[in-house]
Amino acid sequence: MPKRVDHEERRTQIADAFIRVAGRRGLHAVGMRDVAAEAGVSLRLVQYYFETKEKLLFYGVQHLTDRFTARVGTRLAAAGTDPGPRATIEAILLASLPTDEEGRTFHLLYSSYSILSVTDEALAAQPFLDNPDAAENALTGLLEQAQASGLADPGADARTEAISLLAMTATMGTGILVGQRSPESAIGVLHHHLDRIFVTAETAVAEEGPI
Amino acid sequence: MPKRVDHEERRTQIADAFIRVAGRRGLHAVGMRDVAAEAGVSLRLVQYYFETKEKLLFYGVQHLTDRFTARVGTRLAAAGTDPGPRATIEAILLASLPTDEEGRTFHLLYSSYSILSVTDEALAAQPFLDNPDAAENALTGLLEQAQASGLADPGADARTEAISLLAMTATMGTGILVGQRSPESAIGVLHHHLDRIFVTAETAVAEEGPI
DNA sequence: TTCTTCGTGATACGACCGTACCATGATGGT
DNA sequence: ACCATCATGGTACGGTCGTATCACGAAGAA
Repeated sequence: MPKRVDHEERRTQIADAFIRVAGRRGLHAVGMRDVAAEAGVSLRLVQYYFETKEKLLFYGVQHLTDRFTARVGTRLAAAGTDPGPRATIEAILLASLPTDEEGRTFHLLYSSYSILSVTDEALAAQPFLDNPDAAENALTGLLEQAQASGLADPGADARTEAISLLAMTATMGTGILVGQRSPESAIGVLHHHLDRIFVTAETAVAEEGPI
Repeated sequence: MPKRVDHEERRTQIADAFIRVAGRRGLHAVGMRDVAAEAGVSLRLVQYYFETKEKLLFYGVQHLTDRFTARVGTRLAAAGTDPGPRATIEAILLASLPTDEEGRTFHLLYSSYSILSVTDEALAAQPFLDNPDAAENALTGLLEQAQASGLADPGADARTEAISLLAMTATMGTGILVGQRSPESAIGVLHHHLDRIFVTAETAVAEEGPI
């Protein structure tokens, strides 16, 4: 047998190139030849590892979520060992905000895929919509945990607040992308709501008092 | 001179066809020939009234916001003469939610244009981003007015809450589009926050008490 | 009536894109 | 040493898309 190359590694390399060019010129504008040039390989190679453009598109969204998951993991690790629920939630939300080049690419492409899936049923059937639900469940769990620890307002609806935080983060992220909103403004709004949900110790005691 | 046709009316007719096909197949998939077929005219006609596809695209987003403004106006009129600030805000937010076919098209296309403007600087230079700021200012004013009337929590930050409500509406609208969230769930979240901001009369009096 | 100009149609052109086809090293098992 | 097979490159084909070109009917102005 001949050279035996690690196919999965090559696919990753090409998918990375795909994400780079898509992040630069937009998902709609990316072509097979662009990906090949960006990856430094021939057009034939891209065809060889992804027979069709549709398969490259599908592999791309999977690779994108993998890399985003890794990004969140890194941020969480940087938050120190066993950070509180609030620090954990903040890390997740801030990692989703396009405040750096990587975050910008993530947000742009994830939004593009979402919008595209509305009119492309083959893409909609692809299981990449698991992520929003996963994030929603994770935040809900963290909020409930905070409530049990007396860190968060016990009267709050954990799931509703989780949905709200994620929804605000997403739209404000787009606002940052189009230059309508500054990252500081977005972070300020998020902090405002976190301050509202995560009561300070004294406030918690006071609220648990007379009622 | 020959037949003298109302150009603006023809442009509106073609732009409507453009919006219909774009809402059905996605903004990225719409071609000049599709628009012509949908409008029941020849390809040449579309070229005649919009020399280039880019101009059709730009005219389309303007026409879209015009129609959306009219939609909001209709909803407000249906809310009765001089509704309270809360009813007004609710009408604006619910009009933005894709709960019917028209709303679905509006949300899909407006999101598509926004994402497209990130990587298309010619589109980004087009003044269609005025709308988000206008809505934000309108909601901020309504909230301040409600605070002055004692209808809303005087301790709330009107602009922050306006930004939050609009941001949540937008993301949850996309959630509805992709089938991830139900309209009822989205409306429920919005009501939750409106209930939080718009305190009842008794609560308002209580809060203005001891402090 | 005639003529100029607007409105409309049919069709052609050039570019690009995804895909298919053909060719050829390279390599490791037998 | 040989050859089956994997990896890779070059190139061609069919289709579509935006745009340009040519042509003609219609109608008001002279």
